[in-house]
Amino acid sequence: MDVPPERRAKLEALREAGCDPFPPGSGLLDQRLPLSQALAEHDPDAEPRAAFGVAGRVMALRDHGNSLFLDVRDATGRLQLYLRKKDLGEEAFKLLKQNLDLGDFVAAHGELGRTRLGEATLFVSAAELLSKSLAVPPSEWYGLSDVETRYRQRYVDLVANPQSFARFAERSRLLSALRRALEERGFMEVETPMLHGIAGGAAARPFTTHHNTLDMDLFLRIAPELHLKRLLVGGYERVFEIGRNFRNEGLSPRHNPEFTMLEAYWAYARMDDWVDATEAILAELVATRPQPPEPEAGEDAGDDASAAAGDGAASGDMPENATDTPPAKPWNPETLQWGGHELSFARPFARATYAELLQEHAGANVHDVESVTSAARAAGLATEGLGQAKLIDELFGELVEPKLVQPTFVTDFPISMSPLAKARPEQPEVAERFELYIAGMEVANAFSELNDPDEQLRRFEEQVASRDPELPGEVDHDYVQALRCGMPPAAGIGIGVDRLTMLLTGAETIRDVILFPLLRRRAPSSAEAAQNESAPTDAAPAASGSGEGPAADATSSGRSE
RNA sequence: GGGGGUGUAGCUCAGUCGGUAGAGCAACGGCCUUUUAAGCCGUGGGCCCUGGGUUCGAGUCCCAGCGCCCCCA
Repeated sequence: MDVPPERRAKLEALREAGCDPFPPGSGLLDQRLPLSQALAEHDPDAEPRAAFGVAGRVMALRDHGNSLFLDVRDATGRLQLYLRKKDLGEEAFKLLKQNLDLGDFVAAHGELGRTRLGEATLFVSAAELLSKSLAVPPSEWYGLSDVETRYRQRYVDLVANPQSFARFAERSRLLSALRRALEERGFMEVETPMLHGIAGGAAARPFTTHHNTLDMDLFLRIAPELHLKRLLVGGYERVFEIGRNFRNEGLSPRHNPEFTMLEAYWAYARMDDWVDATEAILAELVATRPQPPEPEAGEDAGDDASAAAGDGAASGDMPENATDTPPAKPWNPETLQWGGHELSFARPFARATYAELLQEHAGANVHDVESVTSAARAAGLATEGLGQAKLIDELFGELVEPKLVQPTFVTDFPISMSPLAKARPEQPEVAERFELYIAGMEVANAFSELNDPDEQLRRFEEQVASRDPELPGEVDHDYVQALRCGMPPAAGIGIGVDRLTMLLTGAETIRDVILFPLLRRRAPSSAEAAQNESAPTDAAPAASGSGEGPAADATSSGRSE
């Protein structure tokens, strides 16, 4: 992690030559065009040549003595620059040639044309260093595939892996498309607290924290649900929130302790309205996702193999060509390739009831304790100490979820595992609820909201009484009070934004769609540890001191006793 | 928490039976005014994750620890 001496030396050389390695700007930026715009607006074959400025990071550098080819990249594109000594002048050319490195930012001004080999190229008349890079970037050809480095130093990943860069841009597009879809439907975006006195709205272990001035223990929210429904009580009819939730539970390729959820509440609607809206919104997202570039000529057979390989090695098998990572299947606005599956988002999505699926895939009857228990045993699940609802849930997760590859609305959840949902009027043991599964993942969860305060209180109390002792159990009486004020019938939905992003970007782990996923703090290297320790303690100087070895040993061991 | 895998140059990776640590790219030096997956020639570069152990000798074998990945709880 040290600064390479060569780069440090160039930095000094630049300063000595009176060139600021980190200037606040450059006159060359005045006529700067983003690279994609420059290439879209100007024809390299036009006469006279178009003149403009560019700026970006040096990605490749080919030195030809009295001339220099640079590949420069900005957020929008990439362009080759051609610098000649006679165009720039001896001094300026030499300064750049001798001190420019991969990773530096430069500004340039010139004319767009073509080289003999036909590549669009800016023939540069003036160039300046904009910012010096003091770290060696990963090899562009091999890219950066070490996942740990990709997560810990995401900035390097973004520079080295275009598919990673594109993926987070797609996440942003998705977020804004979701906002737009809801706003078009008359929903208003709101913000509710993340610091909760009672962690409600879901069953999950919360993170705890503390407010000093109020001397109050607090939880990071596990769900915004109860606050959003308070807003329905207040009279807003369509509200949504997109934000972070925190659950102090395990990590997995599908779980990060902080994750982003969209929740929306819709007065005078029922669960089925969300079925329609969800289908429409997802189909739209899939249809409008960026189309992958044309596949290279000659690429045809082995779609499945290349899909699997491409996804599995999204971490960097072919970094150079990463922009065309998506497999070579013809682009279809209704389907998505993910994890070797072809997912169809043609409406309507499949529907099935919870009980049907449990019967079909687990051979268990929801209403029959015996059959559930024996199915669980047959599946090798630990059945002891689990309540009936928990057991069914386990069984469903183990045997049914992985089978739900195509988008499927699972409806009619047992009311016992839906404490905030309204029961079906004609079928009180079943909730008016669905979960949408795609590729074996729960992506959305929606139901007609329970708005009977007495029934809600009863369920809360029941829940608290039978609760996992590790979960904080407390009834949110204020929420019950809110319901007493009257909440219109309504339906709400939660959509896992991270998982949706995974599907739309081909990512098979949630860490690839979260810019900075949670990782364990890296242990300091032994050298750093020694340094850290030598400062405060008095024994360490003796050990690391310049004194005689044996004497120092004797001293330190004597003191420590 | 348990099991499995993994950790070697800035990056991507080799490393045989335990016997002086390797390649490509990047870097550095030289040459070249249209090159293009690294132009040509040359040079330097290592706490083999950490700490113990076995051994005449450990990147390699054993034990423990740490990080990361996967599976399970």
